[in-house]
Amino acid sequence: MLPKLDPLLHSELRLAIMSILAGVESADFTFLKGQTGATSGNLSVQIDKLTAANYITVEKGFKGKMPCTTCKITQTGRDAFSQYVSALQEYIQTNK
Amino acid sequence: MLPKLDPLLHSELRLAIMSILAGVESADFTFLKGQTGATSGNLSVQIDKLTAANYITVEKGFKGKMPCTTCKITQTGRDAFSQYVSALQEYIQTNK
DNA sequence: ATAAACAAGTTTATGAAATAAACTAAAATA
DNA sequence: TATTTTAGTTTATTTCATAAACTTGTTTAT
Repeated sequence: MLPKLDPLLHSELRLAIMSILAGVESADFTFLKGQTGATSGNLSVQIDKLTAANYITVEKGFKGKMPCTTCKITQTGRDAFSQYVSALQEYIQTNK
Repeated sequence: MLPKLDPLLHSELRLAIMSILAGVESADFTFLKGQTGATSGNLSVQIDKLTAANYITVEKGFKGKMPCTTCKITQTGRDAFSQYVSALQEYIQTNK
């Protein structure tokens, strides 16, 4: 039977966030917003969910005087992501 | 920027259905139910949506005396599926 | 100095969608 | 012939993604 897909990752925006974070040391809110094209509200909510699951960590600081939220993927997140990718492969590799 | 994912395919059950149908000539309701582990209700609803989008076709007949609903992927569905797979690749191939 | 516009978010509300529960109709079985 | 099972459909519920509205502070223009 086909494997279950991690519902936390099976969301377009959360997957995009994770996909980006998997490839960089860290990324701040504004960068993620630009890359994903998401609205601030949506991005904020999804970052919270990924944080709650410990898939990413968030550090709040300032860049100059402006608030700056920096996100980083965790090992847990990295593992979940790679698991998700493996599971997906089974769906999309159509053995036709 | 990351490509948009076809919302019709970005659903675990619908993706599973399409994944299965992509690999076989046709499959009936019961078979799909067994393979996916979905409830009848959920399966029925998702089949309707894929049918409405012309991603699959449904033929209702009988196997012996029992009703039998047979599903088959369409060319449109095949194209959408392969597009979706390509889009996904961009998300999951972490260029780290 | 103050008002207006902008930046970086958060919180709350809304609409859509996935899932579950309840139901139907017919067939098989006890 | 009554009960259970099969093969679904329809309706209801809950969850979730997204959008809209709001907050806090900063820069810019007057």
